[in-house]
Amino acid sequence: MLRKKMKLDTKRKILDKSRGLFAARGYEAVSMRDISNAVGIRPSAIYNHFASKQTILADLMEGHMERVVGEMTTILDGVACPVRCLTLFARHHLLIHFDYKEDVFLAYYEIRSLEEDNRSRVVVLRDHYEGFLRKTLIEGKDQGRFTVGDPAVHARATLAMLTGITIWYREDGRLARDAIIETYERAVVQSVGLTYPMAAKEQ
Amino acid sequence: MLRKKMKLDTKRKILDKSRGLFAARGYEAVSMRDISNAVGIRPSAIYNHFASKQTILADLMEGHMERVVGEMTTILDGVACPVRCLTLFARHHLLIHFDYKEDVFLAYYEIRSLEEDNRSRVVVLRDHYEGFLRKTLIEGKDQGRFTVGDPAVHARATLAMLTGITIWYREDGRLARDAIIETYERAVVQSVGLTYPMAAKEQ
DNA sequence: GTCTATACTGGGATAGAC
DNA sequence: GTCTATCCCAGTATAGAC
Repeated sequence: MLRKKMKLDTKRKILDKSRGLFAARGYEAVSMRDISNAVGIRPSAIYNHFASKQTILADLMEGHMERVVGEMTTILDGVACPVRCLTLFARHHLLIHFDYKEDVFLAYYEIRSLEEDNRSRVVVLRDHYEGFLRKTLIEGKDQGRFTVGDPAVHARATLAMLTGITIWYREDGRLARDAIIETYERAVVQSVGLTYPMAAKEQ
Repeated sequence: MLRKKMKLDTKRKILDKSRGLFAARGYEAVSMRDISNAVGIRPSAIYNHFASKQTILADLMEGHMERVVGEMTTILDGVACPVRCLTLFARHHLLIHFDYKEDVFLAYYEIRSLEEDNRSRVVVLRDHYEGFLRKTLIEGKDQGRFTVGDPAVHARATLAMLTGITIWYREDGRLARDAIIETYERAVVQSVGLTYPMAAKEQ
């Protein structure tokens, strides 16, 4: 009776191992044989759970983007102040990264490995996510609180900066998470012309 | 006699076409057949010029990194002021991007496709390049002119922000180059706690 | 220096037994 | 749901003619 949920467990394992392999070597460099070896099954058994290798990647990326859009929606819900929005976005983007490092990496760097249909769905989600930041920057600029050039470009620049952490971060690195978060949060807040930490009334 | 330099021309064409294909689809997704088709020769003819597909990528990446390290060395030569150094670095990183968009993309995103020996050489060059920025940030912080958290982390964050432009920039886009450069330069300068544009004495 | 032809390996995916 | 066996195609790279 311990094997009742074996199907779900295997599907989960395929996703977990694929995520790690795709993030480490890149989607194209990973074979179905690599995945099946990591899971401990034969290659053909993967097809009981996924129609293709492409489907595995699409599932990973869509699942991640839906999750982060959902989380960010909750976090920014009802927050009107652009300064507060910007700080919350930066902080939670980093926290999400620490929890889902490999997913963040894949969603950002493996877009080009998706076929057209899958890509367009992920791009919509990604634009929604980027939109949180873009709208905040436009608002802050309109209110005269942020000093930025083009808000859409600044949004992309900020997101690239924050997401770049996936390239170098290691659990056993020199710095504690808090020190890393503080450095990035400060960079983001200062980049729009504010001082950090902000005065109490702005928080 | 017009065919005297055919060997060099073909090698150049292989590099040019490979660069475009690698940047567009990713190294692993590009086959020797793709490259040879683009050049207009048979796959086997590539091996008259390169020992392997890996060698083509390594040549592209090393050549690019040596060039940008050289250019940045010249540009920053004799500049003592950290504020000036930071501005020059940001501006010229972007200018280099506009000139060598695909190379910048490859050098940043295809490191993992290099085998160990090639990778270590490119990593040394990349660290040298990142070092310009890192040293500037350390100096500026020590002099009390920059307000940053960890300078090494801030350097990586800045480089990720600037390099991220390769993901979205299109020649026929909405914004002129100058507007893009101004937005990024402002973001970089403000991120260390300065105002932009800086007072004349600091330039 | 490029060609044709091909060796060899490994890719994704499927059929059918259990 | 997983297995064995296999199909078919594409991958890198080499041999040898011209």
